[in-house]
Amino acid sequence: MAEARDALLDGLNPAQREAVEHVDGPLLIVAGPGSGKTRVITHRIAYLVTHVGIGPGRIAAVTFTNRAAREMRSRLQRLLGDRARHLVAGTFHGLCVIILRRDGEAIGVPPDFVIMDDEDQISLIKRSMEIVEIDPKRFPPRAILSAISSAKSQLLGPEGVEARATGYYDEVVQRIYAQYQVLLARTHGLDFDDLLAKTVSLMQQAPTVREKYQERFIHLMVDEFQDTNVAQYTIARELSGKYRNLAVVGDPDQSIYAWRNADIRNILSFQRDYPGAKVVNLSENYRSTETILAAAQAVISTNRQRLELDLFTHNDRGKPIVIAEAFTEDEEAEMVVEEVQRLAREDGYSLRDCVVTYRVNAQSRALEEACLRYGMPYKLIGGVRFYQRREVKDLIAYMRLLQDPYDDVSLTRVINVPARGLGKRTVDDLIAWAGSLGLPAYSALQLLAPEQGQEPSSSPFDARQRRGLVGFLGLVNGLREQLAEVDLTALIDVVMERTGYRAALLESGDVDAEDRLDNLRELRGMTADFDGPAAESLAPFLESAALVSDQDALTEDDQQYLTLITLHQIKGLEFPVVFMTGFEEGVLPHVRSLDDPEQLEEERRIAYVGMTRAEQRLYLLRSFRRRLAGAPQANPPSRFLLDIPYELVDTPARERVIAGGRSPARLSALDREAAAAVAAGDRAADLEPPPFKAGDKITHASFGKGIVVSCTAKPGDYEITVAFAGDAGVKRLLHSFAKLEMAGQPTA
DNA sequence: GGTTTTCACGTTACG
DNA sequence: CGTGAAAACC
Repeated sequence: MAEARDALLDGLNPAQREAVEHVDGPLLIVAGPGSGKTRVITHRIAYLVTHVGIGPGRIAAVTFTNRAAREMRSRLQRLLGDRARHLVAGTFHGLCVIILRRDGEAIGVPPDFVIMDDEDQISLIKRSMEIVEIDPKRFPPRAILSAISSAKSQLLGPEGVEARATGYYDEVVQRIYAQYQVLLARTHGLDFDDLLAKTVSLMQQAPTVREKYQERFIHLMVDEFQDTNVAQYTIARELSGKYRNLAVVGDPDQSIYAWRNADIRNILSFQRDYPGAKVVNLSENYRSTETILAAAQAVISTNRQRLELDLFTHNDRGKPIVIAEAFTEDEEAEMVVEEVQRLAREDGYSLRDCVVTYRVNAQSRALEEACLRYGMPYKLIGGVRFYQRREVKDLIAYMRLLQDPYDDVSLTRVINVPARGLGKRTVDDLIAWAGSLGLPAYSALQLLAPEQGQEPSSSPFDARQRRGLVGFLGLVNGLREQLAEVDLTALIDVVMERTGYRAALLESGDVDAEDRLDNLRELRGMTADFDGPAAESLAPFLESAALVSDQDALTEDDQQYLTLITLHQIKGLEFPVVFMTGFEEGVLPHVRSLDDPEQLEEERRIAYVGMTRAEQRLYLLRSFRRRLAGAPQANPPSRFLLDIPYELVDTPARERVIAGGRSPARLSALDREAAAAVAAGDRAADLEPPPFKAGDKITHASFGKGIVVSCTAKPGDYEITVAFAGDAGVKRLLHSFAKLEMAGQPTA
């Protein structure tokens, strides 16, 4: 026993140890980046099991993503072996689904509820707006949805919105919200906010259910607490209501999801709700070099709304941070790729050690293209997510319809996919007619079927429409009969054939037809884990499809590739080498945040999250010119660059590259001194003779042989235009970045 | 009803 | 610039 105790606690610093050993009562861990908070959580769980004797089944750990949950489970597996299987580790949503399936009926949630994703939500919002007669031109459905989602995540129903209404807009939102909930209930649908809100209602309205779960969980832990919303915090409080062993771990400086209703005030609420809570600060950073940590601290400490946490590290100073300016986003991407190649060649880094991260997905395009040009393997994380692709959604909608034919959202999605003569008019009429009968569309369709005798006089369809609708009903029923006959994989094939989906896709002449079929093949491949007749495996499959949506996230394999990822998705990860691109006003911070101080602080936190991912090397790049939404724009350097002390940076022409010619009043005296020294250095650099002249023959590591067209001085650097012999053509390169070799004497 | 053309729009994304 | 949805056309 003593030996196990040592193994578990010995590698921990005093603060970490304090957190692990505090096993009685509420606990708030405020943890900086790289402070080993995941380790603290897993070790605390292991400690509870092995030293306190808590049954693994009575501990729950809630994380932000499925990926984090998976990682936690595998760490616990290593610490606890087989006992780890009994631990509950997952996301709030996953936990809620389990609870609602089992006990939701106590408050009227049907056990066969369907989870609605945002596309489903939008279509329901649009229909709600039609019903309550609100013009979608004046009130964009997306904005309405986000208002409704915000209300729900604060546990406000339509009445709550009405009570707090401050104007016409709230009034409109309230009306649509109420109608939207009616439509959801009619289709047995729960959106992602409902999963949380209904679980809260269940806990608060069904005492026996509440007691059951409160008894079950002796310990509850919540990771990434700064990104939870009010509903999630309420669930955590309810679940831990009996034993009050709620431990939350978070870093306010890494809160980057306020726009998605994450509520940083939860941390304050926690201290108010649990006045005696133990508070532990984890402020030693084990991840980054001293230089990187100092630079990140300099950036984040400019925020006003902040709890100061004195971070420190015993790591080496490490290399200076590189800040560089490219001319265009294409050159920026090339600088990254060339530097990655150099790091791999000269410094022993592998591609997997490197990551390129950016504020908006659109920035990945230039990077992808550069990787393709240089033949560098890469992996793009995110973008259009797998389950959001049209063809995948279509097929899922068919499968959902087979599982639950009363699912009107899925039915309207596929009733005319591929086109079978049931246009918008017919579908609208069907929905309206079914609605007037108080029936789901599927029930209404059955009334049209010939064997039901004559149709009801109220049916608004002519013979041709009726034939089409009855034909669709027959298709669905025919497919439903297959459920007992075939397994899930075969079911997908049958659906693709019988609905004519595959044929229509192939005939469409769509340039993406092959890609789309590939995606469908991939979906088909994912059914392999589900055995047995489709009738039994369909529901679990759809469940995982709705809940596990990080299929194309980072996977554990040994393949070598460069990772491209957004700053939001990189949260929680770490890499030896980090490239951050687009350090420009308008990109980072993003234009949409420029006029709001609170949003600007979130942008700064986004930058902070990115910088603190780096272990050894950090590159911050910006581009002088960038195409944004089609139009080329010249953006000044990001204000965040100004916060980084010059002495941490190794970059030619710091003043121009970092400050963009501005003389920031807020540079400290120290910075000004450093700036002066740098400026002197730059002047000296400018005096250096040009490295090349027009006509020089050179070779480039990737582009091969070329001839120098021109070599012009840039402050602190030279820009060399080269005409390459190969496919590369004419390129503009920076002397400090592109390693050009003289290949021979200039031609006469 | 289906197809083509025009138009508007554009952040980040957890399930 | 690229995409997806609405409008116009067949």
